[in-house]
Amino acid sequence: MNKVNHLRNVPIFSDLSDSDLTKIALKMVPREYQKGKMILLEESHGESFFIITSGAVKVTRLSDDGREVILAILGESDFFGEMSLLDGAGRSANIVANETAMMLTLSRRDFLECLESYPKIAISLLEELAIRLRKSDQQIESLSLSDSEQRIGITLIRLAEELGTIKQGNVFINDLPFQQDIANMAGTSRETVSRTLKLLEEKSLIKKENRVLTIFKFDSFRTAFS
Amino acid sequence: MNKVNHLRNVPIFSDLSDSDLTKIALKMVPREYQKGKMILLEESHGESFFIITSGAVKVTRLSDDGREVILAILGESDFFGEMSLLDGAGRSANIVANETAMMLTLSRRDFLECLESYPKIAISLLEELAIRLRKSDQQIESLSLSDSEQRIGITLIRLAEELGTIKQGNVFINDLPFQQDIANMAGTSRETVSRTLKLLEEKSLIKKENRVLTIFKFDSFRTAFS
DNA sequence: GCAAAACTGTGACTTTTATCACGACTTACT
DNA sequence: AGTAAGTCGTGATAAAAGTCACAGTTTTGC
Repeated sequence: MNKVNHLRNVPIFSDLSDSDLTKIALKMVPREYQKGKMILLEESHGESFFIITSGAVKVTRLSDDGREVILAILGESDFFGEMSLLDGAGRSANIVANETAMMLTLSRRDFLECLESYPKIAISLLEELAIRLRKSDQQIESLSLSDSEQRIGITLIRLAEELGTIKQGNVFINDLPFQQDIANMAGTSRETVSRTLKLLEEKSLIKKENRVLTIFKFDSFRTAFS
Repeated sequence: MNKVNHLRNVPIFSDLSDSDLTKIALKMVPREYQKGKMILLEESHGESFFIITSGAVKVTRLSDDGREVILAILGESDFFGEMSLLDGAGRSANIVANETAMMLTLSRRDFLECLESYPKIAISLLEELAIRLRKSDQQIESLSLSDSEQRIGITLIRLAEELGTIKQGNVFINDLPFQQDIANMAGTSRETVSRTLKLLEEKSLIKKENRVLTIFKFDSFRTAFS
């Protein structure tokens, strides 16, 4: 698949004409990151804007003592890096390739130029940031008010929406992250995730077999947890 | 103070010329909200964009059982309402006048028109949302990884930055919110706030006298808690 | 300036969840 | 296929923080 086709799938570029997309695509540089590799950290020549064309990355924050919070898991057609380009502050999060990933990158200068030349992109990006902010607010609410079972339920919903496939009202998550990662998303411990998944399975809300998790009746699952 | 002067203080309008500001000001409608009044909820004629010219509001989310999380306390020259205008979703938060407040409001149509006519506004707004998103991420981290003392410390820092005045390295917060509000910001209980403030006072990090709180050596306080 | 309402401090108790420990299971690699 | 490394399940224990109750203090509104 060529660059332009990748760009067309990215929400913030989706209302541009093919000729505009082609112009932008010319400025984008493809790169590959091996599994486990830190992105952004080794970017000596300034920050960039990244679009994922294959693979997946996780966005985390680390405390001094090495514990991590996973803010998001991003996959194909998702993008990141715009934050520090926009507000100029150092990057707020660490980004690690969760599996070997291919990206298209745009330099700071080209990115900002795009925003000025194509106001539509700026407005789409505003929409996207508004959506992310809304999700963050939901997560803050859930961390503040819910017990661990609720939080893990909500985390499963986030994962299902990002990674799942629907079949007859049930959702299958095929490459379920490890319990430690789920714990880091839900703000709880690995052991609590293990016990809670068992509990949810006893309630027949989910079923797990190794790396695949099924959520039964996703709609009612969702309303039960949010 | 006239409308244009108010607008000039608002970050996203600050790089506009006086004549542009005047044009925008013409479209803005002033409104007053009494203390305790819900804003946005009773807006029958569609959503709007709000700029606070005096007073303060709190932005919250409520759970079914009535507990609340305070996402932010906004004061003069802060703005809100842009989220649902941008992504079209219903509003994500409730907004209540914390004290009687004056606002300037802009209708959905005029707001979106502004973004298209003045790309600078769109870019400034992107910066602002990036900053907010960064703060949200920090808060998610702190809720996930820190104990209640840390979270309350961080909350005091947020309050100091929003409401405080500095004098010789110490910060004074004059109208300290009630403990219940601090608890709702920090994701903890009112009693824990009470005990923790006492603890911090015993450590000589803060001093409280009724509604005024002093944080000693604000810089080192900040580094101790974040 | 007084009464009522709202807010705060604090002890006692309970609940939730983290932590530790360790064996069992999977997976990846040669 | 065999072994090592990485995950997962689960009991026991401990720590942190929530809840309840109630007296004391401050603020508000007339």
